[in-house]
Amino acid sequence: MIRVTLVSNHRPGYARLVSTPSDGDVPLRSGGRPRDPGRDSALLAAAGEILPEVGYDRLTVEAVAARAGAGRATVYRRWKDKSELVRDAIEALGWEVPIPDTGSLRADLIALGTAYVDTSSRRDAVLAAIASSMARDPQLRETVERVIATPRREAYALVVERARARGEIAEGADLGLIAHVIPAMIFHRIMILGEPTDGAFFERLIDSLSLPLLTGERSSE
Amino acid sequence: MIRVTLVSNHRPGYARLVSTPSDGDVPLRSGGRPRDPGRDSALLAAAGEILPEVGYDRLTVEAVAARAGAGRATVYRRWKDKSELVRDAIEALGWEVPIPDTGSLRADLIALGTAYVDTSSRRDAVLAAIASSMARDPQLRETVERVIATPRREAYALVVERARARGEIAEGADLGLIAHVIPAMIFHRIMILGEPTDGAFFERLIDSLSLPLLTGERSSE
Amino acid sequence: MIRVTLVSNHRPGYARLVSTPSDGDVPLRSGGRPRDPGRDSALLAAAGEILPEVGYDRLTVEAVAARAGAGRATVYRRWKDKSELVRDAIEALGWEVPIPDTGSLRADLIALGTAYVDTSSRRDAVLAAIASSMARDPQLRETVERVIATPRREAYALVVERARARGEIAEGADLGLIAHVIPAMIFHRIMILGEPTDGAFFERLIDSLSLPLLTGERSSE
Amino acid sequence: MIRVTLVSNHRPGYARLVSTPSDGDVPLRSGGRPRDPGRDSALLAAAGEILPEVGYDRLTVEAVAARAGAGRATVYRRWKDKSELVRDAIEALGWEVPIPDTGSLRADLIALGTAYVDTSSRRDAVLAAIASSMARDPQLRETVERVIATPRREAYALVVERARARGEIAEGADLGLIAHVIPAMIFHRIMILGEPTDGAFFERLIDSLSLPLLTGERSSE
DNA sequence: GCCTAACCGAGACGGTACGTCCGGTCTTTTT
DNA sequence: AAAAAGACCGGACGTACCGTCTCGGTTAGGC
Repeated sequence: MIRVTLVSNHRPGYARLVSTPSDGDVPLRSGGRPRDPGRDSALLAAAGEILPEVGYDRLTVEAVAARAGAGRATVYRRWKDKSELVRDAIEALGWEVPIPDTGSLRADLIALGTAYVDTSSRRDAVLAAIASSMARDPQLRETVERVIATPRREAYALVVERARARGEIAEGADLGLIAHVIPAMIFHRIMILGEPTDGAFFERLIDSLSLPLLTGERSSE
Repeated sequence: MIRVTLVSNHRPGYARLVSTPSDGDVPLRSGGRPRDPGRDSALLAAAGEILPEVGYDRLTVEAVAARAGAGRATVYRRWKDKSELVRDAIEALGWEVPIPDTGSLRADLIALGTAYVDTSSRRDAVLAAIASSMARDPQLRETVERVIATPRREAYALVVERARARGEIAEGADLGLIAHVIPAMIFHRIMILGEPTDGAFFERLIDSLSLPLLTGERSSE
Repeated sequence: MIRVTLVSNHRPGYARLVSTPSDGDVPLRSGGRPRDPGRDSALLAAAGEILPEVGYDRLTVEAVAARAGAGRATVYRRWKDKSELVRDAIEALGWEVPIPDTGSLRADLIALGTAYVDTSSRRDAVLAAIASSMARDPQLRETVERVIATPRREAYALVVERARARGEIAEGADLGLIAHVIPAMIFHRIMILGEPTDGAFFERLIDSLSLPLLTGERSSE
Repeated sequence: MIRVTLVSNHRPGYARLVSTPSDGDVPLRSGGRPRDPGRDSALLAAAGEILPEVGYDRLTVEAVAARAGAGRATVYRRWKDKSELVRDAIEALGWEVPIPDTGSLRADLIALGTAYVDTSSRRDAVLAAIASSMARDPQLRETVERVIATPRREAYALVVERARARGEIAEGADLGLIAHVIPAMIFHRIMILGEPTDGAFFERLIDSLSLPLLTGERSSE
């Protein structure tokens, strides 16, 4: 289980665990009514719902606050502006990757790919909604990299390393590049092709791309 | 050379060749001052400059008009709204693909990849700027598909077909899927990794991904 | 008839006749859609209605714009802020004083007093609404002085001068001070006592205060 | 010496002597920590300072509490809202009128007038700050009437009554109206003219207005 | 000498208004 | 007519204050 911590907010007073906000938020100073952690999660959940519905630019702070039953000031008390709210909302969606260990490279890769985008929770739409902001917002890119991409790459690297130990990996394979093929194909399919990322697609990715590249053999052979 | 034609505008009066707007625009009705075709190209050029600078949502119609020395009404006379303007501005950037024919699959692929994104003209930033809008705007997706993706896929298919005729392509390769690997890796590199797409990167793509998948052999072998 | 002119607005482009806004507003620069003078008067009228209804601080720019069927930006295009809008709204209410000349000092004074506050148009409530702001806002004080107080003092001075020419004024009367008695009593009655300023009140003011002070005689004698 | 008592607060628990808050406040119920009377006076003093500085609407409860070293809740525990706080703050400024008895109507009137507004303590600015609220807030008007106006009118009535006993008052003088002339002129001078109320001004009021009206004679005669 | 209830400072809470900016439309004069 | 200019309505932005509530901590009685 990977857990991520943001140490400080843009307004002083709190250390905040964003990905698991209810765990240990504590005021750094004494005095005053403590922030209601329920407001954090309600607002992040509201933003996480609205974002895939209408996209980044049509998401209004007013709408997020209203859906959470909160006032706008409660939002701006926690996040400097809309972009920061959205960053945390993405993070709060939860992108944990279960690391499979079935003893078979193919089964492990399919398990990983299936977990990559859980279409039932509109995470693909979220990704699409913020994609273009990433080019302009280094903090958003950092968030996506840290929360989404890195855990997946690490899980993938571990699965491949186990396969190598079993002798399944061909020598000379460019593992660093191959690690990007699956995410890139998924992202491309969502963003450019606009097609669904279902089980059949994952199997095709594995059998036609990953396994040939990793093992040096056609899967059909 | 591929040339694309839009037959009608949202406001009556003109047939317009969007990708080459100065060529043959003619008023469908007589009377009145004719539209200045120079305004079209100046506005599209301005939008094409501003888009990669600030991204889609911070691109304001006012700024585009100002940079073109035009009034806002001149923009709205030509395009229904901002999204339509941006669509045409992307199209007007020019995404023609020269189809190489060197006799070598590897050389052809490298030539194609190099042409994919011409970083000197910030086309990658343009792509990044509009990425998230594609999820929400089917017309934008259609434009990107038609202007950018399809020509590249067709060029790629031709190059591969020639290689097959030369006997370079392995049987059983999933050509439909492999055709997406290079664009997906480029798009992923720009959007998620935020890294430059230079010559070394293209060579690595070809040698570590495309050639092994197409020919069934490690290029280093 | 006294007419007052404001030469410039806080935003460039227009010379503006505030008290008679439809007369001669002219753009100082050419080009562009001219401001709709009907928006000026509708907004000023709306502010002039709302002000006595709810008072200065509960008057919202949104409410003024809504009653005028305008957008908030249209307000802020004309007035820097709420206080400036209210200043002009007061001015636009119209405070012209007809200068009576009946041949009788008493009749002239009663005519003047009756005109001082036209209760049917809630001008007293307007005065009350802005009273405290006058202490803090020198521009508001200047407006009230110029638009309301000065014309009345001049009318009063003329009436008294005519009476002096007829020999009705006692020597030694402190005319400069006496000129303030009626306005002061009216203002005091509105603000402190909160009682209506009706005809009987004006007659009592004239007969018990002004005439004895000016002529040196009890009116009842 | 006139002393005024408020019997109850908007929140139960205390009877409160507002004008002399430290005298005898007693909890009506038992139990719990008693309110600190020092908080009352500190808050009223803070409000009484800030009011003439910035006016009614720019006076914030936060600023009052901060200047008193208190929290906002401590304010709202005592006063229902800002208007009630300001009402009590005005009352607490102290507006007692010493009733002169010099044997001379003129000397008595001058003594009264001088006491009317003690310019050294910004009481005139306080009056100006709340003037417009009086039209909208009957309780504020009642407070001003009771705390400021009535005591002065009673003192004035007593002084005039003594003069009448000495035979100085002309028959037929409209004493009820004349009683308002001085307060009205002072209020008018502060609010409309924005000029200081100094000794010379009071003497002029007495000699040019009050004495002629009361005695039927020019003071200079 | 605790217990308890209400106080206290601090500050979060849901609202509402501010003044600014932009989108898409409309209306001028000039070309 | 199209052009540049810019006013128009609507609506979101981020800030500030209102009056309420809630926290940890304090401070009297009453038992």
